[in-house]
Amino acid sequence: MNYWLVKTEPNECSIDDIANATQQTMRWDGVRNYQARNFLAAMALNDLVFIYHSSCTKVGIAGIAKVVRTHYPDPTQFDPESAYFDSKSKPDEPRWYAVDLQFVEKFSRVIPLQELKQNPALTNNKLVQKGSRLSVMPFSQQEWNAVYE
DNA sequence: GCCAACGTTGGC
DNA sequence: GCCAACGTTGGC
Repeated sequence: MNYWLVKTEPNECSIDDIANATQQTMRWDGVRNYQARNFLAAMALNDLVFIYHSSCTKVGIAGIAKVVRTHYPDPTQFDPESAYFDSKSKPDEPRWYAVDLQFVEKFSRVIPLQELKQNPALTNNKLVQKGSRLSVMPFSQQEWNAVYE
């Protein structure tokens, strides 16, 4: 079992959006960064994922989802209508992946970034490091537990 | 292979 | 809206 965190802008895919989706499951697509993509590809079935809300009024971790389908080619990369279209990606050689995430839990409050920064267990985590723009990152069990408590 | 220019992310 | 930090692109 691995643990992860993914960032989302809540107006695009918030924890509530996942909870209200058909079968409470959403395709997690649009990742266009190689490091983040590689982490997506490393996700295994039933891995747990913190849902982090960014670029909004309440920045922080909002809840938990789990991986119900492991990585497959992100269809938006082939769709010229999509904002995530990538003309350099070919169907027989996709560059980008998606996973499917299913709702697990919404926290009673969003755990603010400020609070996460003050948690000594997270000092070495990419999330709290200045200038880090990584949108998919691994969490160790210790880091996960430190947040979940 | 270097690196300047550019575009994007994301907190504030 | 600002701007620092970062990743990508493309000329050379």
